[in-house]
Amino acid sequence: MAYQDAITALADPTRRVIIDRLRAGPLPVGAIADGMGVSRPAVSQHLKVLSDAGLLSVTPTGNRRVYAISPDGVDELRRYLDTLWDDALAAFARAAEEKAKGNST
Amino acid sequence: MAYQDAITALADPTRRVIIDRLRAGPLPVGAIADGMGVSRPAVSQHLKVLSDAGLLSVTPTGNRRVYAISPDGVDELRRYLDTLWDDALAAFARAAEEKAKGNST
DNA sequence: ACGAATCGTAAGCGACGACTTACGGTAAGT
DNA sequence: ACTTACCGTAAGTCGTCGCTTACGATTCGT
Repeated sequence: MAYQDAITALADPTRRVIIDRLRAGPLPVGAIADGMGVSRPAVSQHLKVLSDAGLLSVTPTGNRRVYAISPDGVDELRRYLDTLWDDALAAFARAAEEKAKGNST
Repeated sequence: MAYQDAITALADPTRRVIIDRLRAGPLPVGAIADGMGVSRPAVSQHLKVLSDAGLLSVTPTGNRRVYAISPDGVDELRRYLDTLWDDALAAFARAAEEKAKGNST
């Protein structure tokens, strides 16, 4: 649910492939698993992890379950990195300034 | 080096703690490891992973090695998430429009 | 020059996670 | 009603990763 789970979910290469396949639009499980190196149950497990992390949304339609990328989950992770980037830049500038001020003594 | 390594590096909770400690500014290994739940060698190993991922920079000064967050590495990961977010939004809008257009037939 | 401090690396161990096969459950087709 | 298709879950195996202890290398202090 939090950004930690999103990072953990995206850490796995197979799950990143799944995300890439969903970039163009929503897909059912079979279509996602088709042509991928792993079995369909494995894909199902990955989809569960991604869903629990808030990165995917599910829409059961008749026989199949259609998965889609959830912009909210991605945005949450995006905001975390934004604050990290801000802090990193600020610390970087501060360190540079400190060095320029002459920290010799 | 690539954004994949950055994600993998940030997936570990201990490494995220290290990153948080470096948000305020650069620190030597001892200061980072101090008060953390794990041993100093463990921290060293994590620092290596983070450095290899391009998230940290090292500056050996005399006796110690000072680590700092590298804005470039964070930015690389940030860009990846930005494109993912754009695609997710576009796919989301397209799916909504398709549903509004009446996909009955 | 000698002792202390700071840090990286090697080896070994335990735990978590990704994958497979097997199974059950629900919806669509005839 | 029966068969087929689609999908999630359970159990088990195997590799990988994070941690610890032990050690070696480099630098500072006196």
